[in-house]
Amino acid sequence: METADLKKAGLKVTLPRMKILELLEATQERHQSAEDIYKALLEAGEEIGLATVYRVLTQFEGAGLVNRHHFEGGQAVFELNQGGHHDHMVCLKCGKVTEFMDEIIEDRQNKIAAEHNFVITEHSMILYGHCTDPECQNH
Amino acid sequence: METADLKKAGLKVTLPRMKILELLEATQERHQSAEDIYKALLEAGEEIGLATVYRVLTQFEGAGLVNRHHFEGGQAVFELNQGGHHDHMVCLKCGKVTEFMDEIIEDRQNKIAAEHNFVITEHSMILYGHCTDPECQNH
DNA sequence: AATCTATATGCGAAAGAATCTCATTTTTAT
DNA sequence: ATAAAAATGAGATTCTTTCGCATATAGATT
Repeated sequence: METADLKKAGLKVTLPRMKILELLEATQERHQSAEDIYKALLEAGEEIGLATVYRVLTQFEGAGLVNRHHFEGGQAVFELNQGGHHDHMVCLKCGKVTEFMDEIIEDRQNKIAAEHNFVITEHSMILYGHCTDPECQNH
Repeated sequence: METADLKKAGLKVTLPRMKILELLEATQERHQSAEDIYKALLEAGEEIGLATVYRVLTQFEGAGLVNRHHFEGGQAVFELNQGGHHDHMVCLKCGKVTEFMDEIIEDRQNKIAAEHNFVITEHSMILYGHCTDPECQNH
């Protein structure tokens, strides 16, 4: 099942690629940095180099299997691409990431771009703040 | 005039700070990286260290004099804060940055945050693509 | 199944952005 | 004019990501 995804993407089926894809599918942390993934694999006994993790994730991104986001705070995070586009809300306290999608906003974005004769290839919209957790609310 | 801004912000009036503020006010490139600013000052004969440029910009950001944005591609860019909030459209070809602001989007953002009991402290919305310039349009 | 070629991997080195350290200089208050 | 506090410059340092190259592996070919 995974191996089919890789072949479809024109990527050789290698151990590192399979392990990384499996991890992304299995984990409940949808948004992980390359280093998170590297460490998780290490703990699982898979000795895959950090450079390989970066390379594979970049290839996956190119193949449309994952999306990369640059939230505040250094590392980029990666998430499995499971179809629908969405935007993000990031809690600056606990780091929790919530996904959402709003047709009205998407429409307006396209309208605004059109008004400026601008062709959108991608967009990034991130709301930063404090999430619903009590610990995070009292500023 | 500038020195007043600095004092108001609780910052000592120093040569580097004045020169950087002047540059930000004078330039037509509203969005510049720390290094851009450093080089522009060098060319103008001002020998201000890169570390100082970073430090000053960070202080200006804290004082609300400038805003920092992380567009794609490495360096953060800084722009003079002249009041109104706005979002950005970035041409991936020529680098041109267009500012815009849409009440409907802002409203929806607040509504969505409220629905999730999320308190927004800031947000970043960037549209990437190709601008109106002919050279940039034929992808 | 054995072999071959292209591609992928791992490791350390390197690059790029931003911050830190610390000795020296400059501001501002006195 | 002087002293105390804060800012600067230069280089070292950190952190994330990429690169280079020798070795290993996948998938095609026999």
